[in-house]
Amino acid sequence: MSAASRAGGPAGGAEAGATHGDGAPVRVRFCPAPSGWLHVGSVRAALFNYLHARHHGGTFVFRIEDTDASRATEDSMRSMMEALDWIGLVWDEGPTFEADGSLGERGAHGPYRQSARGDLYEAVARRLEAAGALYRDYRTVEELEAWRDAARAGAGEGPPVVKASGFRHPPEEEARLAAEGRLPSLRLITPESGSVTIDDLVRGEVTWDWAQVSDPIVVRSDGSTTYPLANAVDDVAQGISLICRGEDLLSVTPRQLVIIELITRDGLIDDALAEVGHPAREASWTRPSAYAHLPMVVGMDRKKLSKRHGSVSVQEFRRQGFLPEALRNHLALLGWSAPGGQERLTDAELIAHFDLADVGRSAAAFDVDKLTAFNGERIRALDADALAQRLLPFLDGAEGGRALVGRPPSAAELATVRGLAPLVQERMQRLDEVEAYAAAFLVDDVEHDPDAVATVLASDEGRAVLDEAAVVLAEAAWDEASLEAAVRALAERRGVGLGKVAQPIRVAVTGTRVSPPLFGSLALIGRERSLARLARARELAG
RNA sequence: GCCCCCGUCGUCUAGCGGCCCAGGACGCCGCCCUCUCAAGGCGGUAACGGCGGUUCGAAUCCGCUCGGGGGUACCA
Repeated sequence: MSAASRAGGPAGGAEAGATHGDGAPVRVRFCPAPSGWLHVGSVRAALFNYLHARHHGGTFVFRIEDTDASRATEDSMRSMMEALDWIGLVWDEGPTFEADGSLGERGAHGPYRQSARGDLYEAVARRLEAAGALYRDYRTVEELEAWRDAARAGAGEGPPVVKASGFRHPPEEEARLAAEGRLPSLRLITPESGSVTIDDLVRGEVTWDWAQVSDPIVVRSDGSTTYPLANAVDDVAQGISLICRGEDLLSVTPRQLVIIELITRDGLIDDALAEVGHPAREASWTRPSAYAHLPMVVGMDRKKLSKRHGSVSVQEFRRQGFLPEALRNHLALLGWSAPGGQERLTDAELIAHFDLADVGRSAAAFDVDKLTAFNGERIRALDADALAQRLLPFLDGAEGGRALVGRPPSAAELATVRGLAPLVQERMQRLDEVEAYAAAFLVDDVEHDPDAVATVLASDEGRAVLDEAAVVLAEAAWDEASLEAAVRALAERRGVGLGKVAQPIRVAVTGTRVSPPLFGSLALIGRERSLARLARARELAG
């Protein structure tokens, strides 16, 4: 089996080597086209594949579908790898980053980039054409567009369905077009009549009439391969047992069923694999035997997810200080719910409970508010050291924003961040919010918010509190409890509530009206800086 | 146009013929707590798209209808 190719993933939880009912090992894949960034809809599909694999002790394959040279970019591929890596969906097989930043691979059934598998597709296509499963279409893109427009325009003329019976060039015409030097694309012949039904894990039975299914182009006129063929070939060549993908790919299923049937018959795929020297299929593999088409992820306005909905790419969420585990948890709940309705789930629970059969059928709106709430809970659940470590990238400029500490941070900076963590923990929803609180603790001189100075400090009351506080604090032992006792005593002496004295001190010491709890803040900021800021604030108060 | 899919609170969902005048979560509102902001606690608001059937009984089954989405590419 593929044990040798299994990279150690996070806690699997399930028994290893589990199989489908037919005895074939569980192998699933996530195969994005590297164009643009990985967005939450795609990563949700990746998550479901990952959870399915881990639940069954199967293998999670990551494949890059870059057959369209005009759209695929290596930058995009790298960013998708980084995104998947960040969110913690460890893939067992697929492309990898080497230590020097170059691209490598792990897994025994590669290559895992379709751009490196062209010879295989070519070998398969050649065999399919020889077997009479494909036909040549010499029409140009423009001619096809014109044909479609005409077919659509003529109301009642029938739908623009391409079928070999009516679309294949007569022999003389084909010879003439070929003689003109035109390059043909290759179309797959689909059945003219009858129907096909799949039993989808999430949608149940879905049926298509073959008469409604067009013959797809599987090889472009430039010789490159399109999705229906490349995807089906790879799924078979890599032993994919279950195809779990977005609903947008539901309609290509009938054509792929035809391809899968053709290439698994008489060892066609095995011959092609051998011819081009790619790894042979394993004896235990069969062919993709199950489908699961996931409902779309839409925006809160129910429209297709796009930039106008705010953040859609995984890296944006990272940059905003969302925890990967929170994103995983939230994404898992988009279309799926755990038995019993449990919503806060650890990874182990996710893996233990996940079942594609429990996935709903309707589109799910991505609700950032709920993600944010989950994220805040996760932040609060972190211990101080862990939180401090997670905070660092948001303080040293790594995730954008102001660099308040060095990279790496000095021992003193680290200690401050460590002390800051418990102070900010329960008032953060996202890690990036730390920047707003952190400056007062990490810089020498704070900038006093003019508005806060005007409203809180620039009054007889404010000035008086500042004067008295300066005296009281200068005499206090510099620890949280002593500071609190001193300030409370001051409030009592002045006959006012704690807030009346705490707020001026807060503004003076942190420069802002909103800060972590005052006494812990004072303790962390330190005696010298606190007193200096108090003096500076007194000057500003007039 | 044609094909396919979907339809429970604003959002994610539970529900799979009686336990539902519909439960949970996020949001929102109120109260409590409180040195600011939060966090936390408590309470509240809010939905079965519509119309017909089937049935003693329907959110659950059927039909129609309306609405939404996906596809209809030499994109994936």
